[in-house]
Amino acid sequence: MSEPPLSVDELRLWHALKRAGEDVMSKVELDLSRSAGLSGPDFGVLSRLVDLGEGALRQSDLAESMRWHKSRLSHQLSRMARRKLLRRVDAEGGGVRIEITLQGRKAIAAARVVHAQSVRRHLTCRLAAQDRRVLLAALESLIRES
Amino acid sequence: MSEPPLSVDELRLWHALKRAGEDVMSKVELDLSRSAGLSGPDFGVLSRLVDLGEGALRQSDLAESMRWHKSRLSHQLSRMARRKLLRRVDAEGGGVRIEITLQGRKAIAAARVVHAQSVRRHLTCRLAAQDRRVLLAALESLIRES
DNA sequence: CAAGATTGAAACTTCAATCTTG
DNA sequence: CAAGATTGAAGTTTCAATCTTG
Repeated sequence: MSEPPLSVDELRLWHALKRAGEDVMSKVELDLSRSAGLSGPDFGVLSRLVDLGEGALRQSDLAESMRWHKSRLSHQLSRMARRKLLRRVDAEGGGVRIEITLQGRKAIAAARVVHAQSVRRHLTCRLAAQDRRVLLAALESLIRES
Repeated sequence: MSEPPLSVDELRLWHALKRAGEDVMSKVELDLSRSAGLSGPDFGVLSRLVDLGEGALRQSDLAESMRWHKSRLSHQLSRMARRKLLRRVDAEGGGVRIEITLQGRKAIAAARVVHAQSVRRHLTCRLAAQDRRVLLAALESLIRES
């Protein structure tokens, strides 16, 4: 039951995925934070409220779509509610409904412009069209087996 | 100077990179933490001490190889020193030299076995040989332009 | 002064324990 | 009881300010 060490190519793939993911994400999050005042998690929460729920979602549905543990989401929502980006309301049938505020709508609208610029600059524009296609296919096949 | 929204394929690529990176890294880090008692950052620091410096490196060189801000590294090293995984020593010529301890050597040796198993299970074994090659090439071309 | 390093505060994440209410 | 949610503590990360010393 010996486990051979990783081959050079396995190690390279591991390091490349780790670094490419961290680099691109941290650059985009820095742009979002500097130019729109939203962190990456803030952006993810507000995007889902708008795209999946027209501005409001049950907290449990939001947790599932983020694939976050409930306590993580709860802490994040507390910070965002304190900043008036959203509010918590009792949901019909029990549980909690999360509603975006007007201020939250303004923030996510502005952040989306920054996000589009930033993703182009740090990701899509750095890849040839062919590389974009194969990268997407390979990453999606990796995700599919999660 | 208008910025068009991201296309469907640009968004898919963004989400796929974000999620694949997060999924694989979090699974491997969970395995490391459960089976070897090291976090991902612990593993990265100890690996570099062993591979790049035979067990010791200047803190400034370590910071550069990790591509971390110095304060992040300083906090991390404080926690690791508290756990006796490494120690700080004055370096000749100024600055600080970081030395792995015996306990740190044992921890990284055990962790590498776990890491190899985990990377295979969560990354390499999930990809066809062809996908592994194209994924590596695309990720490295992304990194090259950092 | 300037590079190398530390510190403290605030934000973020995880875990386990607890609370609330159908 | 059981699903949905909160809380508190400890670890992690970032930022800005500060300290130290050639």
